Amino acid sequence: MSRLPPAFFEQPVLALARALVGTTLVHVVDGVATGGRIVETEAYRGPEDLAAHSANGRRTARTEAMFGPPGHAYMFLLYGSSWAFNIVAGPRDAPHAVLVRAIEPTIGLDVMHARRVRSSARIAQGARDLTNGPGKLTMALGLDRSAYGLSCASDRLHLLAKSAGASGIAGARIGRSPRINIDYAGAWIDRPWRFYERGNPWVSVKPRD
DNA sequence: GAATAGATTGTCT
DNA sequence: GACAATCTATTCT
Repeated sequence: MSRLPPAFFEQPVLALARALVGTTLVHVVDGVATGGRIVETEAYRGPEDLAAHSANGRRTARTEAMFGPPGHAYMFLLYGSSWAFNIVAGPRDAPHAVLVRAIEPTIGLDVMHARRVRSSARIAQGARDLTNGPGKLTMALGLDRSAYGLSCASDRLHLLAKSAGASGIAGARIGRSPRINIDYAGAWIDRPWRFYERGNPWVSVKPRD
């Protein structure tokens, strides 16, 4: 499988969010790789998008990565205990990013399961809730604050070209829906900026197909 | 399967 | 001091 080059991430945020569905995210820790196919993403397009952390051009130490070059990781902490992983999109200098909400685990299943159990969840081997949520997949992959600003085209963190789902859903279509849990975003709540693989069991919140 | 409540901490006002 | 792009366990149908 081929690695996606840095130029891949220079596309507009909505196009990138859609293009990422079906690619494989890989994170290497101490020489051990874990990863999975991305099956659900959301686009955040500041400064006008009120759901984005960069809304109204808010630029702080926390959001700095969103203003940085495309293809780098923007990590943030949610509700005190969950990290979320985002990839900064183009164009350069625009504070746009794609949140990865769910993956279908394919690489290093044992390691991912061990990480999830260690952080208190009790889940069965092969259960859907291993990586079907933004905080869950970062726990499983070992992603946290230390990945902030990292390039997504590096040895430690990279993406592999689109592939068919291991769960046997051939030629799956990509669906769209409004984003999840952004009740504060006013008129932007209903924008269909969430992309997911139809019928894939690892998608986090059940969409209205 | 769906709805609900409690946990928990860096960041910003 | 309040909040947040969530997770987990519990309590129901």
